[in-house]
Amino acid sequence: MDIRGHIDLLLLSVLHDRGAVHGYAVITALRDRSKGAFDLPEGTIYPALQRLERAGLVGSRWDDSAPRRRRVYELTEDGRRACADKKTEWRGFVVSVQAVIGPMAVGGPA
Amino acid sequence: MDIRGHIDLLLLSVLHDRGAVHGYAVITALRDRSKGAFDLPEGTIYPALQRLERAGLVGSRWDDSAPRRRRVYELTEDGRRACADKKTEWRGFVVSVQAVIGPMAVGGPA
DNA sequence: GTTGACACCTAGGAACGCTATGCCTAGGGT
DNA sequence: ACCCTAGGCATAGCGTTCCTAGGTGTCAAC
Repeated sequence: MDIRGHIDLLLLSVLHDRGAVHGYAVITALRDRSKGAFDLPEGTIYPALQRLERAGLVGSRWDDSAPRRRRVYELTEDGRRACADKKTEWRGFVVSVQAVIGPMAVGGPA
Repeated sequence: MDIRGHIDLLLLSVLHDRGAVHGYAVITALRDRSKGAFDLPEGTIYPALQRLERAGLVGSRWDDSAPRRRRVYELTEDGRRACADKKTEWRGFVVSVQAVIGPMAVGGPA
């Protein structure tokens, strides 16, 4: 499935709910929550997390308590705000698309 | 607003409902239906329509009845099928995103 | 001893959306 | 006469984004 432009929303949402998580756990969380629909490759997730970090929406640190060193990410204050904003934006987006393509996507065609 | 990856759905939907339309009319239809949310520039619409034509989902011809020559686009049989498919896909996409970000986008937070 | 899950990272390509620009007509304002 | 706005088509080229494809390494199971 095609997630263009909505990765940030998904990532921020996972980090919002899960607190501090490492990249691989984000991948599995996304896969599990979406029932397999969002099975995103590492080459998508890691650069995306780095982008969010550069944007100041998440912070990261190394977690050495695990058997293998892992980098854990966590929302910043800005990130929490951005997460809420993007959810609002998402709702508006859905409403607008619905308005264009017709109402059948809400109640179903039958 | 950000429509990445969903232009095709919007365009096909408009063409599906409107029949034969020219590019500029697609722009205004999109703007009107979405209440201004999707105010897409010509540099987005025309290449997108050409893409759809290359993909065999729409056909085009010149309409010389208007004071100024206009190119009108219309769904092909494949296009009609693709439109239905993309609507189904869209519904699944919304469900999946909702599953990841939480249910608050349906009933509202309050 | 090799397979598979866990875990991180990057280079590079392809596609996409948009900005900017060009060209043209018609009508209204000044 | 002049300009502006709305209508109408089209392309070049940029920046971003996502993903493919590779590389590194641990650990447990078979």
